[in-house]
Amino acid sequence: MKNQNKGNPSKPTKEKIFDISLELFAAKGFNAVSVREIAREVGIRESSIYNHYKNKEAILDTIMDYFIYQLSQSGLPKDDAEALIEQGPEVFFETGAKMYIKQINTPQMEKIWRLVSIETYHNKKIRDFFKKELLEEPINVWENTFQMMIEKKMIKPLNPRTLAYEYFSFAIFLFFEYFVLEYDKDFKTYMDLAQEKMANHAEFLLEAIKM
Amino acid sequence: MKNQNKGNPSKPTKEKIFDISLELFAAKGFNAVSVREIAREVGIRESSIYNHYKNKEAILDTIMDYFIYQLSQSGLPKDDAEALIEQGPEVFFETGAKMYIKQINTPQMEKIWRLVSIETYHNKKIRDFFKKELLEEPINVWENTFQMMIEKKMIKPLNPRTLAYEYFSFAIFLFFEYFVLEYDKDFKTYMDLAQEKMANHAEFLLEAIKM
DNA sequence: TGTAATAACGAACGAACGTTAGTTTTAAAT
DNA sequence: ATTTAAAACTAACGTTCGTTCGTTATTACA
Repeated sequence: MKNQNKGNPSKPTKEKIFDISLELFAAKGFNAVSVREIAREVGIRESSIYNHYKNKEAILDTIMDYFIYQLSQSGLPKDDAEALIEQGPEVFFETGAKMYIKQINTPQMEKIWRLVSIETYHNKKIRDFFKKELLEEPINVWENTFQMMIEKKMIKPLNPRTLAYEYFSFAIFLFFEYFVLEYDKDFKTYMDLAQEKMANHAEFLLEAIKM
Repeated sequence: MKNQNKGNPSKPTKEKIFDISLELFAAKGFNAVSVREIAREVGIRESSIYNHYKNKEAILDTIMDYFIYQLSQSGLPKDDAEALIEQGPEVFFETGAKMYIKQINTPQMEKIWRLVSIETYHNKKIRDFFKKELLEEPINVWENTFQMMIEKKMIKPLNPRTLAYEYFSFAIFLFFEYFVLEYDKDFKTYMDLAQEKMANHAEFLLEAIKM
């Protein structure tokens, strides 16, 4: 059978498993969710899960692959970045902060961010991903950005890596604050607040380093 | 019996259970450690655990109570803080950073910090503790500190709460970086590095806000 | 030395877990 | 209408889990 839902069109079962697993993993953590619970929520027997995924771990892997792909699709192309810097650091920071928030800003991505924040501790694959893609890579990008700003004599000639950490560590802090400590709060409201906080932080930093 | 170790003096069993549970919880997380595993490491049968603790959860509770007590014992008395500020912001920041590091700096506390960082996601009691004692309370203290510095005209009259976040969010970031992402690295070495980073951050901040 | 409390033990319980096997139903393709 | 493959089902396997029970051994104290 391709779709056992009589009449009403509906998502394929594999997608339902994906969505519900994500929902449950994000809420309770991978280990705290049983295959039986996923199956119950989907509306099938637990053994049917294995017609779509090799095992429970494969569901998590598929979610992470999707997340990594989504992240790789976002982000500012390099050419645009260079052009944007020319317009001055203020414009660049505002755009940068908005883009950072935008990556997080869909309901589905919210759940994956939360899942990442939970499973980073338990899952080496996710932890390595976090370190590389969510910390080291952005830091490098911002280091280059500050380097360019220094070369263009927009800001004082300080250590660009220090500046990258001064700027970006605040974003990690906001991530930690929401996804770890305040996840019960309204997502949209907090994101608006976080964007404002990030903008204020950038303004503060810029005031300290501009020429 | 009080101590079944023939001849050689040794820790009471209850303490052994405490220490080994902490070790295992910090390494693998609460749920990933079984009562059987604890018992095996202690060198007794799993049923004997229940002669010392009501259940598995009670072991975690005891560890957290100990941790909270230890934290409450540390920290700078208020009188000393006031006196320290008088000596100028540079001295205060250096001392503040050193004390922040000092709280983390024993091998036993290292494990508890790691445990907190793992279980914050799963355990509401720990999460509430983190929010209150490790974020909100320090932020309030630093807000008051900056307020005092402003009143003494040591720094520019900026929003003291903003300054508290600018300063302390970096500490949270360092916590996150080590205990979540880099826990395999050498503790002592990282703490020295973190102290240096925190000092640099304070210096950077101070440069931006001093009068 | 006898007694009582403490803490060890072996064995088992009931529940939950991930997963597999074999079978039947469904729906599309011929 | 028949065939075929996908996807549902029922049933169960083997483990592991936290915990409890009843019993035995040890130790401190009278």
